[in-house]
Amino acid sequence: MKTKSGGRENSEDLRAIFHAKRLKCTPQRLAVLKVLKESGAYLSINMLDKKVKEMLPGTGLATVYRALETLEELGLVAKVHLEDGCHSYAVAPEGHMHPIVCTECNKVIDFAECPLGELSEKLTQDTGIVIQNHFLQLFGKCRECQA
Amino acid sequence: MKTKSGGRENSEDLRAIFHAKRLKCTPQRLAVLKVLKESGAYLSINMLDKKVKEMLPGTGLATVYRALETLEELGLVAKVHLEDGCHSYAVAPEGHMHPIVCTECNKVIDFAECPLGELSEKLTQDTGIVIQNHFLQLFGKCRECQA
DNA sequence: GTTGGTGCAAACGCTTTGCATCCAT
DNA sequence: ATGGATGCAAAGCGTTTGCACCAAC
Repeated sequence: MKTKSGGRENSEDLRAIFHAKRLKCTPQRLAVLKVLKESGAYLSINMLDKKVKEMLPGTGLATVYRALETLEELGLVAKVHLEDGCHSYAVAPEGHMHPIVCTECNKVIDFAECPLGELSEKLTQDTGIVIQNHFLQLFGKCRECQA
Repeated sequence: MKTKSGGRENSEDLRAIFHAKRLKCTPQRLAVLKVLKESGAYLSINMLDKKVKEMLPGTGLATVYRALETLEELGLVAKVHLEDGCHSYAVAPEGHMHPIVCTECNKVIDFAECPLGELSEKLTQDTGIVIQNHFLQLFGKCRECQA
């Protein structure tokens, strides 16, 4: 049984993660992360900005951008390209996995296990190309939205 | 043996493809497509604009944008999100496949066959989520760039 | 001749940056 | 106390749009 994403780090751990890279553990950064954890969905920057301002009024949009950049560096959140070209963010999954985004409610339903290790090896053998990286997202409709 | 991408439509076919949707077959649109075919790589809009202007001086940047939009609608080119967030385009593959982009030379080395049909079915059975769509790109190093 | 396409420039929206101030350490 | 982080506003940049003219049909 896997742990459900969303509660992986407690606040002590978080402080340590920041401090390990000489980064400060600020309310703004924590607020951005909290909004993402509580939502469980991919959120656009604007939506994030809106929710962060509710939680911590006075937070500037630029700070949200900077916080996301920092959190991504730390591996705490993952950036995604939605189909309309809009950038969004969600809390990062634990291992190497890929999100399934519901096209109706925009929630991250689950993280599919990565089917690509196998494919990568096969490709390297067949073609000599060394696969370094990949980008995979699944879009679908969750059970609730199928009703 | 599959045909190599790059010579799939001759000019007659192309005219027909445009006309089928009441679109005009203009030199600008053809130039954009030709640049992509001759390059065989993912090209950023700026690079495309530069090369199209070489081939057809006087072409405006807005026209390049509009041509790409049209060509994508027709399924002739594919849009891609590169890792830096920059949009690029390449000629579209024939079936449902996924590009491998060389991280050194930015060329499209090959199109991997899609490994996801199987996964999608499994996911639908296991979780009830209906997978509608996915987005996959592979990044690697081609043989030449490994030297 | 009609209709859609083009070129240009202005407008637009998302993102980044400069700088003074603030606050986590 | 000190250096990184913030807030604000301005700048930057990729992309889209309005409009008069042009070219494919």
